Amino acid sequence: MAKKITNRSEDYSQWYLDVVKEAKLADHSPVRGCMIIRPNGFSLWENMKRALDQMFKETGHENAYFPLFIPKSFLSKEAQHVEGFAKECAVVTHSRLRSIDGGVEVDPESRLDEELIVRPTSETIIWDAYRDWIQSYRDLPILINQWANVVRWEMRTRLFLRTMEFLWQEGHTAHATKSEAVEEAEKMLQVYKTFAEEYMAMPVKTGVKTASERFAGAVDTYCIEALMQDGKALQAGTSHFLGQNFAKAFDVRFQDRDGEHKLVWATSWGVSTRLVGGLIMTHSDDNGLVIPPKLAPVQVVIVPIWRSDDEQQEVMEYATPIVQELKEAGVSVKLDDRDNYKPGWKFAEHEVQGIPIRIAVGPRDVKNGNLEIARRDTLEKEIVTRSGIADRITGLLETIQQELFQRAKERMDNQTRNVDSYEEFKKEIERGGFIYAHWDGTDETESRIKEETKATIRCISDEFDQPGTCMVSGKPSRRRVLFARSY
RNA sequence: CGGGAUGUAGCGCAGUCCGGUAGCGCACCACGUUCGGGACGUGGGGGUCGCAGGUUCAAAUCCUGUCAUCCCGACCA
Repeated sequence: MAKKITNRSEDYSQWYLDVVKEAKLADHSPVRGCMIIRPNGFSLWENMKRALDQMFKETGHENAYFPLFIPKSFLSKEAQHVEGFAKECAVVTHSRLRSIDGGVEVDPESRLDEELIVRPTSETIIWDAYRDWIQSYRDLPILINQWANVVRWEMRTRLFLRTMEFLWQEGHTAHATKSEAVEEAEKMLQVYKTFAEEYMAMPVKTGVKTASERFAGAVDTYCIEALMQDGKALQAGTSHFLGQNFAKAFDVRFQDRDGEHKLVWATSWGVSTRLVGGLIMTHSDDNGLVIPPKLAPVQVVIVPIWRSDDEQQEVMEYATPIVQELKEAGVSVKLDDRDNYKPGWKFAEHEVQGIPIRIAVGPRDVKNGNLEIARRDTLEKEIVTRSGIADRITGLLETIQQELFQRAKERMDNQTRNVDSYEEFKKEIERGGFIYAHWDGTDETESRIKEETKATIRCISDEFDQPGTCMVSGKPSRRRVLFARSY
């Protein structure tokens, strides 16, 4: 088989790019830093959306949609928020073009009175609306999610992981009490963790961000952090407790039971197409993409094999009912009956596209009442009997889902360790992975570690609660925190 | 935004140093043989060489600018 994908160990960046390209997930667009999501990539994202959306509905949320454009004045109402996003905004300044010999130019006459910002996130425009929606405690809580695209003018981009425009969901909730808002932020973090682990088969660490890594405008940022195969961490989702910051900035108050007018408490939370990048980097191998069954747009592909027309007819008659049988069992199945490709070519294509299970059916199988089943994750092949195929496949899909998670979990656990001295830390961080170490809680120590080792505190973990001494300053530390180099 | 590399057919590349009117592999089209791990033969179609200037009788090739991509930094809820 012609090798089309770079070895992971040789050049991880190139490997990642090869996997994305060969699986036809996405391409670079003509616009710097943006991407074209191809049907294969988009259906993967749609499956993620569907599962997440269901989970949001089950936790009482509704979908809505707010404008793409945010007036500049809105963005600047919350001081920390605007400071965090000011350096990465796409700004609309004019409304039309005019003809100029053979081409067009921006019409200077059309300059806008107030510039519009293409949303980098929607807190401001949503809280401006919430002001009018909320008067009484009876109007609360508001539990809204929106599926949208946002733009952040990044300096350096990477397909799926960091693009200038990306697709995401952003939840924005409003609550009467602090404890209710905190509970919401924590609840949504758990939703993300469940989704990452049960659907993406991607194990994650959870915790809160340090002040320096916090979302601009948040009081607390909760996050899920995953570990990629090259030992770097990926921030896979965040959930923010926003306190009353946005309520203050947009003057959103409600009259409580006690008659008092009070500021509303807020949360926001989001995951993006970055998750697709995380999924790719968690499971894929040197033969290309590997998709966990629960999210695979096509879970099973059937490849019929024939030589003559007679064989074709015979094989197709044998294979076609299997499609129906699997569909009835709730399996997403495709019969690859294209006659312009040879079986070997199809095998390679399905492999590089990450389809979890392949069933091959040839004259030999028809004669013996068999099927050949091949697993994408392990590349193992097995001859099985035709009867009872639906049960076998549904069972195998479940097994693959579990094993993908187990393997990823073991990998993460093997790359997670405690370190007590800064010398050891410097050495260990070179090997990648997660490191739990003691930190004195100061910005100075945190930024010194970042400068000297390129490692950041991914989160203040809830896995540890034992005090100790900071590995850098020797000052007291309340608990170990999670360090890693990250994307 | 700094350092490095690259940009030539849908994809991957050679040609650039030393200027002379564009080539290879894959893919695509036709026909035939093939078909259980990316088939083969024969014939065929497709490119103003990223873009814009300049030098020259002549530019993919030299010069200037510009745009984009990749890698390393800086930056990054």
